[in-house]
Amino acid sequence: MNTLSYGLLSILAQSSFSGYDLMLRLQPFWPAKHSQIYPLLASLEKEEYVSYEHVAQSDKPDKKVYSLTDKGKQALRDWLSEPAAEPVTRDELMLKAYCLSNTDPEGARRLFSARLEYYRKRLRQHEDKAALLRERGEFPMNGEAPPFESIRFGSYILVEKALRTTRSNIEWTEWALSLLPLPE
Amino acid sequence: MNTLSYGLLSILAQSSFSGYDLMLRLQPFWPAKHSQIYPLLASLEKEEYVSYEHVAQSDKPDKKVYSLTDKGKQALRDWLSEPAAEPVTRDELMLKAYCLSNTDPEGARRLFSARLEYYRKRLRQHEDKAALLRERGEFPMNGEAPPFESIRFGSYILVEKALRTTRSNIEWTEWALSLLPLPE
DNA sequence: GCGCTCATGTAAAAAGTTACATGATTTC
DNA sequence: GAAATCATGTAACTTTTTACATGAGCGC
Repeated sequence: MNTLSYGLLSILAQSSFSGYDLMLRLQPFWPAKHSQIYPLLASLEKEEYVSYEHVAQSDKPDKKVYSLTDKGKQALRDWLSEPAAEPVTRDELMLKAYCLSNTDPEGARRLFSARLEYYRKRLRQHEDKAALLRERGEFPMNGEAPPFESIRFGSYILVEKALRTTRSNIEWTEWALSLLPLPE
Repeated sequence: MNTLSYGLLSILAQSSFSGYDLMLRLQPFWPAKHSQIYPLLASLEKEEYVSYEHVAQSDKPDKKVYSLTDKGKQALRDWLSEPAAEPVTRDELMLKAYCLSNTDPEGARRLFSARLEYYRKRLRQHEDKAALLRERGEFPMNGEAPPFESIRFGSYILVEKALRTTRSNIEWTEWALSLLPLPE
């Protein structure tokens, strides 16, 4: 049982999903490719943390829909009671920033402008998701938080984190760009 | 040549360092263990991206001090002209937050309090480092940025990033804690 | 004496990415 | 007709972590 396994169980705690759906939903928190997820799901099923049922579809390929077993739920609760590992971030742009004097202002501007666009795109995605969740009635309309006991509480604070982090990153990137020599 | 290799070259662009120093300096941007760095340095030396000289020490063990070769400098410039890959963050607490309704308020408070302490410690470290760099005269005293051409420009914007990110994370964690049911 | 820092390395295991493989439906 | 999405899987490879290995000096 590694962190990715618990990640899968965490998503399944909300609802049942196919391996494909699990992969998409896990991306924002613990990026993983389908080639890592499918074999893991098979082993989690073998160890009885999850079970699945075959669901035939007419318009799309058939799928396996996975659910948490009692053993899986218990494993999730045990894992939640342990302290969380420290976060790890790897960002190539930070390495490039470190030795930025080895490029020219144009090269630097290209790097930071591309990153700014990336962050802005991410912000739009997060805002769209927040709007969708509000429209769907999953978040209260009055701007208040769902109660702690609700299964929506987690999503609520995570959307807020994504928005804050992305806005902070945008502000920093704009600030860094403003320090670069003006293009002529 | 993978990203970690370029990370090593990026640090060496500032000054020459031992493998041990390189490991420590790389931690904030691209965490890696010494067991990954030493063999990589050997292969970078073999491919003539870096060279080293043996430095005998009386109080501490002898060390190999690595420097960038001309080939290494050119590789660094070529790499800088390419766009940076997207950042990757993996944070176990975000997974735990997602299924937080599967624990009690006490468990949730433990998780977020521990994270808040971690972020506060990190903030102190970053503030200390900023103060040190100012005292050493590496950053201008008046609060302005070093010029873009200076080798300090990169450190300057990276320290600012670390401070902004950590403060934003602290604020979010405090906000999340404030939403948890009061302990009695 | 015990643990920490400095210092370098190798070996094995685990985690993650890329490529190979297939195939229907839908959208441009 | 080409590309994207949904859907699942395996194989090969790269990257990262953990464990094994050694050893001197320093502070408590």
